[in-house]
Amino acid sequence: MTEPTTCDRILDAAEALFAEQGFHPASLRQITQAAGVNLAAVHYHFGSKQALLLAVFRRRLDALNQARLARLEEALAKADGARLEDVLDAFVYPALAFSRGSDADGHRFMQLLMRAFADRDEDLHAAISSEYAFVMRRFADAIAQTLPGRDPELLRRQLDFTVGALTYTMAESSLADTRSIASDLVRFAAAGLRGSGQRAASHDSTVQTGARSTLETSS
Amino acid sequence: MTEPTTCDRILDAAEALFAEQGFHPASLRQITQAAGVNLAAVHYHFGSKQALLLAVFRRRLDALNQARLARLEEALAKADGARLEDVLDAFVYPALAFSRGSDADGHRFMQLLMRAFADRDEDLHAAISSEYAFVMRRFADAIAQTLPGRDPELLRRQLDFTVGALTYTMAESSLADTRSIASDLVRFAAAGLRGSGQRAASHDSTVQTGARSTLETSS
DNA sequence: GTTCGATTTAAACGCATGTTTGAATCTTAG
DNA sequence: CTAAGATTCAAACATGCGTTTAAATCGAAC
Repeated sequence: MTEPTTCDRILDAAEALFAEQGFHPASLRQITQAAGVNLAAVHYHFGSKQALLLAVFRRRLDALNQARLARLEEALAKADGARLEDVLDAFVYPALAFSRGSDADGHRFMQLLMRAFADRDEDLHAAISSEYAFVMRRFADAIAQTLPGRDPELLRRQLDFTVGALTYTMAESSLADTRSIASDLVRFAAAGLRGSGQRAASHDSTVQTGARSTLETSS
Repeated sequence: MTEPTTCDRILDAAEALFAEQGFHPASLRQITQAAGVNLAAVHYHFGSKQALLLAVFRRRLDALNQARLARLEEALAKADGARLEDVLDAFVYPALAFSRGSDADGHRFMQLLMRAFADRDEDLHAAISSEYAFVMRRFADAIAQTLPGRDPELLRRQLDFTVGALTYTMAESSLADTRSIASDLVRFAAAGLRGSGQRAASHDSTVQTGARSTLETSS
């Protein structure tokens, strides 16, 4: 049995503790102790605590997004074209299958990912975006293909809703149910996307009931 | 013009800085300096930094949830019964109207709220839950009423999807678009709820395409 | 076996943090 | 006016942090 390298042990411990406690509360002394390495090893191998966090993200996001893209290609390659559900599944599923890695590390990473979205940290956001932007565009295109004639901006927004539902659900829910959650979420998002094809041209009474007095400055 | 009290000035400054930087990075020295009060005032009035955070949450969540419930009652009081869209609107809308408070503080609070959901902090979770539990039950009941015969557990899960989409979107998006976002989100969630009425009895090929090899232990 | 670079180690540095203290200053009531 | 309580204030305390340093140890190449 080959021992994992010092770098990997640090990454594993950091991922667990960052997810458990958050970036700032998790100290390098905790992390290095959990990893069984010297305190200074972090700065030797990564340079700083912030750089360690970025390394943690890169390691997982690469794998996650590659799995998503592979599954998307599979769906797009179908003879009769991809169905909306297949595309959504390619996006949602790997995120959940992820939660079955050794020791439920994937689930912890999802918590960490939600933390990252909530964070205002610019470097972190930039790092994640650079990994995500391409993937998101691919999925947006694929979905647009299954829903022709849709307003692109609305579609992007609806995709944000889906990402929000996924991220929130993953961070919040327990491990056991991930399989059925994935199925429910794909169904929910597909119906949401299909069902709200166009925006209401005029503000219909459905949504705006009584809203004017609250939102608009009474002019 | 009556000067705001020391307590309020601390709460305002803390809310802004917690939302902007997060709980741990925002220091009491920053907060008290921004509020123009002495450092020790925090401990005199609130007891600790953690207690200050809880106070920040309580002040806003009370107002938000009361606005939600009022709007829900309004919808339920309608002659021909509440429509699903009206109920969803009562949940989504106040969260967005909130973002129009003085100085866009509401928007910052939404970022803070998302941070709180991402946090593993037990005290904070307990405090939020105690404010939220009753409200969520009311809305779940109201939605169940508009969708008779729905599996309660599925409904709760779909409500989680909606909360996730709302929270994520609120924290991520800019201020200007909040109004149309609310409308889009209500539409999306309503379609998602209506469209996925029952779970697939057997695993149909729609969602599970190629999933078995990944998720299930090949038995 | 020696040398040289890569890695690990223990110790310390400088600093910012949350919190506490005790005196000074307001506020209010008798 | 004065006494008492509530509030503010400047200063210090103890602690833990990320980071740096320089010596010790390891591993391969000559």
